[in-house]
Amino acid sequence: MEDRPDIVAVMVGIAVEGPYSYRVPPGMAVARGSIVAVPLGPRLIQGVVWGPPKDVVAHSRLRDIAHAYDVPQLSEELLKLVEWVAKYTLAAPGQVLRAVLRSTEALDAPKPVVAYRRTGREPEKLTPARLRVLDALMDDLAWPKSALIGATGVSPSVIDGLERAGAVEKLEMPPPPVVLPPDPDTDIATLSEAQQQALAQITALDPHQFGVALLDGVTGGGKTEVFFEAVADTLRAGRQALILLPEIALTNTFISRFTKRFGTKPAEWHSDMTPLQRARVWRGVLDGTVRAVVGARSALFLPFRELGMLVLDEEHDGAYKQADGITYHARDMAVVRAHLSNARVILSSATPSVETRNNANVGRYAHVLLTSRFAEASMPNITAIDMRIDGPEKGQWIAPLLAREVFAALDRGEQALLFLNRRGYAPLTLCKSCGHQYQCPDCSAWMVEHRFRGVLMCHHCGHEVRTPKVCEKCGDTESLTAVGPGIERIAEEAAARFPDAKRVILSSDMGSNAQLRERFSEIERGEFDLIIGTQLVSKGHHFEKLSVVGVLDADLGLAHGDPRAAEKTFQILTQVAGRAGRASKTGKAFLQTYHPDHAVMKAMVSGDREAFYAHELMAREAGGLPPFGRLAALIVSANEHDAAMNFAKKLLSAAPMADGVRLFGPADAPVAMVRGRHRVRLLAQSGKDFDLSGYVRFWLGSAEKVTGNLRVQVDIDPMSFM
DNA sequence: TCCTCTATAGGT
DNA sequence: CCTATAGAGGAA
Repeated sequence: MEDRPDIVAVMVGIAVEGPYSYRVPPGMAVARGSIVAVPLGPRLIQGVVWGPPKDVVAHSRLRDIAHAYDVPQLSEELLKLVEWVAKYTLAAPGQVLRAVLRSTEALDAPKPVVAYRRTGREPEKLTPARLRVLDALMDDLAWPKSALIGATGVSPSVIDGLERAGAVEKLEMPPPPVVLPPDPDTDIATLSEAQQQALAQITALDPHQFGVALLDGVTGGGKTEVFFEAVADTLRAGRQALILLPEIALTNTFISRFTKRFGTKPAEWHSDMTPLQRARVWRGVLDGTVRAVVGARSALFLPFRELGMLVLDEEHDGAYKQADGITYHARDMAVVRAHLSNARVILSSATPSVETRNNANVGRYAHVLLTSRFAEASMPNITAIDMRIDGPEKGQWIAPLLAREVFAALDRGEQALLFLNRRGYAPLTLCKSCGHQYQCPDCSAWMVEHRFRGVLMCHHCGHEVRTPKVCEKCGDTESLTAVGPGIERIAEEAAARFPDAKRVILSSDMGSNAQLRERFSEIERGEFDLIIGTQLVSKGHHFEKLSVVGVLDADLGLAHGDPRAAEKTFQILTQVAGRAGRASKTGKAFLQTYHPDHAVMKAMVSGDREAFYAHELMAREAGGLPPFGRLAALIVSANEHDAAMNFAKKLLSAAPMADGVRLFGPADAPVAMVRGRHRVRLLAQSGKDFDLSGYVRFWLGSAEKVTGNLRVQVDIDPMSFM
């Protein structure tokens, strides 16, 4: 290959096949990892210098790099991560790079802060307001304008006037760092013996080598203190740390615990940040001023330079799987990133995913069990209520036994929680006269009644109609019935049964994230005594006074037959039940179920989680399912069902032969229609050591090209096995 | 014939 | 991803 230092390959942040070649204009110095702006077609676009040009085809149209940003280069490790994720998930590398270049503003020079300083010259006219400003400036320091206004209470024009009079001068100062560096030695936790042992096992992992620890212990058992100390260890070693949480668990409580431990707020990274906050954190991570980040899964792609520790709290959580755009599982990609940067990983959970448990079982991950005296006490007493025998009367959803227990808890001045993983008032609206069921016109899903807002709503696409009074099919009045309970309906029943309780409903559609965080704080302060909530309440909150938990529909997804449903049900039930009882008190949890003999229910009631994992691992191994095999799902979608199905069939017949690969389908996807698009699913299954991504890439490359409104989406390691 | 809408290829 | 453009269909 010809040596042309003036031509480089640039990966642009869009979904193109590979890097493009650009000329480096004279006087510009770039290297692999440099962030640049390049002309692409009619516009400028951000990209990253990837290295020497791949193709030596001498393009006559070769264009110049427009601009090299004055920021540190992306690390080699991060570029490798982009390539790895692209290859594994079958996304275009440029598309993955987009996840890295998330903040376009971060690349521009940070806006300086305008500050004012005394010049020493006295203004001719001295008003009281002017005097206050000059008094404040007597320390001869430069005050940022906003601080000066805040301290003196004058209007901005007073300061402008003083400047014109020559009494103060305007300075531009570099903005302060977005957060102060966390101090690993601020408030070192006093760990219990069990916690110390757990920490010792984690710190026994070579800090300069890749290593994964599963931190396995009950909710409230003190896992957070342990991984905070591990983070402190990393910070002391001069490396950066990332703590990932499921978005919904990113609460004020967690932030303030971090703040207390490290003496300063962590840099945050999640969806409801302003572009400016985003930019400052991104830039700080890249230039190394930000040492620790607490964030949601997308923080995985932040441009850390010296990442030494990744923590995934609640590692089993489904929120770590990203489904739109590039499909990746943050847990798996975190392990990959740690591998590339010789960092340590802590996967923390009370209910580890079956995959992670297996990795611990076979010794690939260190299995750090955190047990404590408290842990014993904090495991609630779990009772299954057989709804076939001991269920409530028709039209009610709270079984008599559970109702009695809630009463008793309220009497004792404790809190009770009613959990139902279903938003809205009722999942189905049915006409008693003609049997008509209200369905979303664009999705294969029932319209869920939200009585509070007076609408029927599709939970897949958000389609809404006013709640009808007359059946749209037969025109009958007074014939429409709400079938089944949603959380609003439970709240209604609770209001009738426990009228004196201070009740609160928690559901993700009941306000902004900020409002929900506030609700949680109120509950923690004990301002409510009956909490009625969806999945939201199962995540990472400590309610000291909570002693009774009722799970109104413990069967969750068990009925649908997806092998993964058992794991998910087990995890949610454990998390919810674990809300009951803390520290000194043993709580009680009640599971309303129609399948009291199911392995999941039995494991819950007996408290034998090992039995559950053993049972589940055996079933997975027998079926060749993850973690003993690999899966890839191909979702073919189109405006017409036939078009999707026919193409899927063609795809299937074009599938290359490969030893050990089994293909299933095509079949309608679990949700057969979403937003008016019909979805058909093919599933490929292979052994553990087979490159299934490579196989699917080859398959799609050799198959007929998709045209029209057809779309093929690849999901490697799908969460659903069906 | 010209215009508007939509689907699609191509970007170095 | 975004945009220019080719091609289809519609009105004059």
